[in-house]
Amino acid sequence: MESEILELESFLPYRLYRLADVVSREFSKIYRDRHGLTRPEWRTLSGLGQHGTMTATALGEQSAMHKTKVSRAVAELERRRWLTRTADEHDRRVERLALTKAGLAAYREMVPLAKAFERELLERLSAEERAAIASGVAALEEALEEKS
Amino acid sequence: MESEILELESFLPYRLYRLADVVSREFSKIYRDRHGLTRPEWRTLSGLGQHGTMTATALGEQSAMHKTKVSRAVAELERRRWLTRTADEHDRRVERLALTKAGLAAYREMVPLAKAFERELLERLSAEERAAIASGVAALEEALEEKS
DNA sequence: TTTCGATGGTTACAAATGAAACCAAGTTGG
DNA sequence: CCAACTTGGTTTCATTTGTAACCATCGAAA
Repeated sequence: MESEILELESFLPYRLYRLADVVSREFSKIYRDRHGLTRPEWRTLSGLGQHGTMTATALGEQSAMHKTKVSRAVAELERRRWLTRTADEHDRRVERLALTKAGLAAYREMVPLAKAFERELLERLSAEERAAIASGVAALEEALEEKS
Repeated sequence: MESEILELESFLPYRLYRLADVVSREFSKIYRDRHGLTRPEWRTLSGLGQHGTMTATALGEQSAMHKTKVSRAVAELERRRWLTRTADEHDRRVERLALTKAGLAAYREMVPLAKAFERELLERLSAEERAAIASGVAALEEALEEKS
């Protein structure tokens, strides 16, 4: 028979959320303290740094952001002159986004910090634990994609 | 030599966050659709259902919520008459929170749904994958506790 | 062509959040 | 005893977020 109480500390949705929250909060210091970026702004910068030129829609898909978040992040980065918009020739609804020199410089500065952050986090785990989190997360990602 | 670009899709903080976001969003339908609860309200209900009587501070610790979230969630549940506050005899700053019959009924109704949600999520994984996510998450939790 | 639905993106509004100030009640050290 | 500090909890204010409505453009079908 199943117990009628739920142990929150063991409940996977709660544990995942809390874990992500702590990690994300810690990591956010890197882009918040140095440049005062928000998470959507960081993700936008990161997406464009990684891919060169993207549309707002593509950014939203790549980094799992609602389009209003993308819109506002892009507006802010444009205000900072970290990115530019260029009208697409074939479809005038679309704008092609790309980092400016300044945006790229900020991105290049942050990439090593991000990698160091991840490395230091994983270094606290044993090799087996690292393998476990990697395959566990991958499995869950896959399971969730299928469903929806 | 390390690449100077960062692949967001492989970056652990991002993956964790997205995973938690999807899972949490999916799960939230259970308490949102049925009762119009927010996440802090659900966690408060869950904490009290699990522990019987708690203070607001204890709730915040157990469920990783900022005290303002707790305060607001408690106020709302009180408004619904799902919980009551009782003054602590020994320390008049403290209030002892407990679910009413109605609160407990809602809790009891939701527990099986929560468990079913978790079960169905995990059922999509193989036994090895389930073990992997369990030990990976536990290892990360531990690693993060130590540090701070 | 004109119309109609879908798509790219922005804006307006309401709700949720976090930080900091706050109030009250406790504790501690002189 | 009483000032200074801490703790439990609430409130205020600015920021962030999500939903929905919106505008413009596109593609397809009549």
